Amino acid sequence: MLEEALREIQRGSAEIIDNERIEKLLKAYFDEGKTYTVKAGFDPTAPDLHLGHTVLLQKLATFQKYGATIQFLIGDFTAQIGDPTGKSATRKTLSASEIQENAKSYKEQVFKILDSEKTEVVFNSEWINPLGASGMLSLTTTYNVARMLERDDFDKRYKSGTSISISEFIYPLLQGYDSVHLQSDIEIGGTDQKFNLLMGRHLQRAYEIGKEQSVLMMPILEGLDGVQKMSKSLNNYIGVADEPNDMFGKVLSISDELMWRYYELLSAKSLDEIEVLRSGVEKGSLHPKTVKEELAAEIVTRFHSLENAQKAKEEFDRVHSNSQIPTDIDEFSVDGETWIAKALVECKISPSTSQARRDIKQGAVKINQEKVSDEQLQLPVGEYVLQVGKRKFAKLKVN
RNA sequence: GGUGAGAUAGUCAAGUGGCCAACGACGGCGGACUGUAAAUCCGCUCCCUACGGGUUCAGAGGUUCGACUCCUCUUCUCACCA
Repeated sequence: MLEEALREIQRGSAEIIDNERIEKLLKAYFDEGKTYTVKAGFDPTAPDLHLGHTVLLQKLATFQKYGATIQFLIGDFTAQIGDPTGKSATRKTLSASEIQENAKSYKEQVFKILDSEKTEVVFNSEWINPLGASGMLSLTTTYNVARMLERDDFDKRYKSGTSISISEFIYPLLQGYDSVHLQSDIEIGGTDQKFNLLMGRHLQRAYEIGKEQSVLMMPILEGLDGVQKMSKSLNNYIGVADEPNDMFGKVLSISDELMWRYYELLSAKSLDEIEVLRSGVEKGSLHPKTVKEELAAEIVTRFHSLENAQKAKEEFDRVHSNSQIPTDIDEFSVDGETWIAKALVECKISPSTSQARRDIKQGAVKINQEKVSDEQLQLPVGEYVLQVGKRKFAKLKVN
């Protein structure tokens, strides 16, 4: 049981510092039912979560399964500085009500994965504000510039002569201080957070709280392209709020290779179960697509429901395997006979008439499942199902 | 503060008076093949009912029959020096 728990906790992790301590904590839990705390920090800005974020959340959920109380920290104070990892120098400060608003929306999304009973949501302004100038000053005496410059990001910027604001030096200190205040046993974060995570250990030692947190780092999840990290700006993400059909389709569009990565980092299946699937595919007794569908269904179920997942699968088969029209498509209407290219733009499935013409020329446009070849085509009064490529559909009513 | 280099379409990056709506790469889209996978191959990739027209190469002026290319100023970025 302990073995199993350890294996699940280590699963997918990029690096663990002080693994022995984690083992001890778990042992104490299994033997005596003693609980412990796991901290993870989040930014209070726009909590628009995608699967990349959920990698961390799921690790937290695993910890909860094995006796942990999660300290879900919303960095409302530290957000004023901005983590140096991002180049963004200054951030706009959020008002108290905005932060509350975001926190609320965090909870809605996060508790689909985490057990709210075993989660404390905390804000770091709560203990950092009372620190005051003198508290802050004593915090800064625990570290020195040379060591601060060891941080990869600072090092590069220092050497290349790019500016580093003093306030950026404060950021890791404050994040570390959070661990002091919260008396965290373990902190988890992305690999890019290593320096900050270690700072927690350092400060816990400096403040003599009688423990040093273990650190578990998770890798950055690749996006749909399988190369770059999943992010909104690269538009290669699966959002936790995505529609079931979208979500299902997006998962199915990843490569077979990437699928195993997603299984490891996102699935709730045990490593043994996954191994069965993998060897099945290797031997040829399982079709990769079936395995991928299973993953897609699991993910849709998690963020929506089992029913939605089944529907999404049916819909997917309907549209793609049997090339039928989706059940649910946007409807538009126009007045009077309309030129096909204009109609496509009107239905928002083409960005411009120029693009629409090209698409027609390339045979990508269909009306009621019939390929259109005449780019001058006029649509008389009636109802049509327009299609561009394989994925874009719209219903149009010409009045 | 001084000196030098640069700013080109989603990104990178050619173009140094007309052949430029602008090479190429990546990305994206479409087609073929498929499992809406990957790989591969082919086509497209500023806008406009279009063998034509319009608006683009940081911004504003200027030179010229003609400028992304030359000149002036402005803004921003980078490198080196202090």
